[in-house]
Amino acid sequence: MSEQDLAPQTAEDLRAIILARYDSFSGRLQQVARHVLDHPDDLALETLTVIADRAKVQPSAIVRFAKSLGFPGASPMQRLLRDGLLAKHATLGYGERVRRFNTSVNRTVDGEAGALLAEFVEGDTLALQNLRQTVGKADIDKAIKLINQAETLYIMGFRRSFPVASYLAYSLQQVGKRVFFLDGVGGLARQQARTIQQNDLLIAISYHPYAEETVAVTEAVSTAGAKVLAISDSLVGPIAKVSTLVLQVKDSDVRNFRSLAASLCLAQTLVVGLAFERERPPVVRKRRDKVRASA
Amino acid sequence: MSEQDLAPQTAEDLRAIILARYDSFSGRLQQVARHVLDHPDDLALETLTVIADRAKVQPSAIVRFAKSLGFPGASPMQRLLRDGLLAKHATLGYGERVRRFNTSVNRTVDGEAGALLAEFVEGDTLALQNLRQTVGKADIDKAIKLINQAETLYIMGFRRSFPVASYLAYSLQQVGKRVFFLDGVGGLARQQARTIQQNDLLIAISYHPYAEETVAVTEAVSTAGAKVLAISDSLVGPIAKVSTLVLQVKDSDVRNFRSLAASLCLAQTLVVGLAFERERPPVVRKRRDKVRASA
DNA sequence: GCCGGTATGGAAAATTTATTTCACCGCCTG
DNA sequence: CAGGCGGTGAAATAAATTTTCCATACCGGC
Repeated sequence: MSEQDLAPQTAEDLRAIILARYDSFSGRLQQVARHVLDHPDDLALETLTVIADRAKVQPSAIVRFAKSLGFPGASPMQRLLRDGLLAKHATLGYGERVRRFNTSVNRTVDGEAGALLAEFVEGDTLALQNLRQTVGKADIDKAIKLINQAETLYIMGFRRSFPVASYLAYSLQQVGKRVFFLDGVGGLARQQARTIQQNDLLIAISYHPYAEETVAVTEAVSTAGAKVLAISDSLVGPIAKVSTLVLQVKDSDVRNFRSLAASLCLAQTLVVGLAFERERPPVVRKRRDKVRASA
Repeated sequence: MSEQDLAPQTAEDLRAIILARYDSFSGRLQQVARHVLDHPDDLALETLTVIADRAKVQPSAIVRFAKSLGFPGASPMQRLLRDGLLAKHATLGYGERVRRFNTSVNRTVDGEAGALLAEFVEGDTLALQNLRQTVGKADIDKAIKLINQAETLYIMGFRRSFPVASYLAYSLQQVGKRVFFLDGVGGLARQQARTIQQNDLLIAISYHPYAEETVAVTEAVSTAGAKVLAISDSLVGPIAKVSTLVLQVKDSDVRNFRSLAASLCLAQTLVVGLAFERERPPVVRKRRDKVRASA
C-alpha cells in the first residue's frame, strides 16, 4: 500500500500533482480530487466531516485520497492547504489594497485585459446593488403570482435579451412550469405565439432598442387577451405599455457594452421565488406531488 | 461570570468590543485579549492548545475569555474570527461567506419573495468579486488572443450554459467575428461541428453536470485538431481536459440554483477585450476612445 | 491576620474529529 | 461461474481538542 512518491511540499505542488494524477484515480477519489481543486478553501478550513458532507463523499474517502498522495493522513494535507491559503492571504492583502487604489485613481492602461475584468465586475456589482433598490418586493411578488397562475408560459426575447429569455425558459421548466420558448427559429415567432390562451402568460424581455419582432408579438398577445409580464429597461417603452406588469431593470453600461448581470439576477429571483411558492402547500393542503410537470 | 450581553456578530465588532472592554479584564484575560488583537490569524486557525501555548496561557483562560465576551465557548469566537479573516479578501472569503450567506437564507423560512432578490443580489455580488480574484489577467489575455486569431468561432453551450453561449455568439458577432453558433436545433450539434477547421476555435461552455452533447462535440473537435477554449467550473471536468485553455468560473450557488452572473461578466470581458484588441493596429499607440457598441 | 470574593492553573470529563477496520459490492479473470 | 481484487461505505476505534470543574492562590476589606 505504500506510496513510493513523497507527499507534496507546497499547496501549488499539491494542486499540480492532483491534476497530473487525476486520471489515475478511481471514481470516488476523482470526486474528492475535484472538490479539492474546486474548493480549496473548504479543504483548508473545514473539518473532514463537513468537507465530506459537502463533497458528497465519506470522510474515509478523503483520508484515502490524502494517503494515495503520500500523506500519512488527511490532516497533513489540510495543513498544507491552509498554509498555502495563509501565504496567499498575506500577499493578497497587499495586492487588494493596491488594486483599490488603482481603481480610484483609475489610470488603467488600455488593453490591459485584466483591468477590463475589474471594470466589468465593478459595473455589474453596481448594477446588482441598483437592482435591489429599484425593484420593489411588491412587484416581485406580483410577478411570481402571475407566473404561478399561468397555465402555460410563453417566453420571448431576441438579440441581447435572448440569453435572459433562454435562461428563464430553461429554469422555469426545471421548476415544473409548462414553458413554451419562442426562440424565433425559422422566423416563426409570430406563428408560435398565436396559440397563446387567455390564461397563459407571456414573459417578454426587451431593451432599447426594442427588437421589432418582440414588440409585434407582445402587442398581438396583449390584444388577444393574454397577460404579459415585461422585463425591460423602460416603463414607457413599447413593450411596457401593453404589459400587465413591468419589471424595470437597469443593467450596467460599461464602455457602451450593456451587461446582463442584473437581468439574470432578477430572472433567478423569479425562478426561485416561484419554486418556493409552489413548494409550500398554501392554505389548502395540496398533495405534494412534485413539481415535475414536464421535464 | 457570563456576560449577559450578546456576543459580537462580526470580526470587526469583536475587535472593537475587546478594545473597549480591555481595561475591565483581569490580568490573564488581558493577556489573552492582547494575543487575540495581535495575532488574529492564530486565533482563527490554530487549535486552542496551540494558541494557549503561544500566548503562554492555559486553554481554559481562552475559553473564559470567550465566555466573558458572551460567546458560549471559545469555538464560536474562533469561527467568527475565521470568517472575518476570510472576508477581508474575496478569494478566500468567498466560500465561507457563501456558506454563512446560505445559512441565513435558510432562516428565511417562508421565502419572502422580496427578500429573495436581496439574497440573490448578494450572492451574485460575491460571485463577481470572486471572479475578479480567481481569473488571472494572463488567462484573459490568452483567451482573447485565441479568439482573435481564430478564423471562425464555433460557440456551444447547452442547458444551463445556453444563455452564456448565446450571449457570446451574439456579442462576438457584433464585434465583427465570424461566428457559428452551435445551437443544437434539431439535434444537429455534432454535424454542425464537423465543419470546423484547424485554425478555428471552439468556445465550449459547460458546467457540472456536463451535457453529454457538449462533451462529445468538444472531444471530437479537439481530436480534429482545432483549438478549444473552455469556460467551466472545474479544471478537471471532461471539457477542461481536452481544451487549449480553461477559464474557471465559480458562479454563486444558492439552494442549488446556480447563477450565471459571473459567467456572463467574464463573457462580456472577453467580448470587449477582443474589441480593443482588434481596434488598435498592432503595437502602436494606445488611445482609449471608442469601443464598438453593441446595440 | 482572617475572611469573603474572584481569578487561575491543571487535570478530568465530554465532545468533536480523524483514522482504521471490515464486510460488502461490482468487476475482471481464469 | 467461482474466486480474487480493488474500491467503497458505515461503523468502530483512536486521537485530538474543547469544556467543565475544583482546589488553590491572590487580593481586597475588615
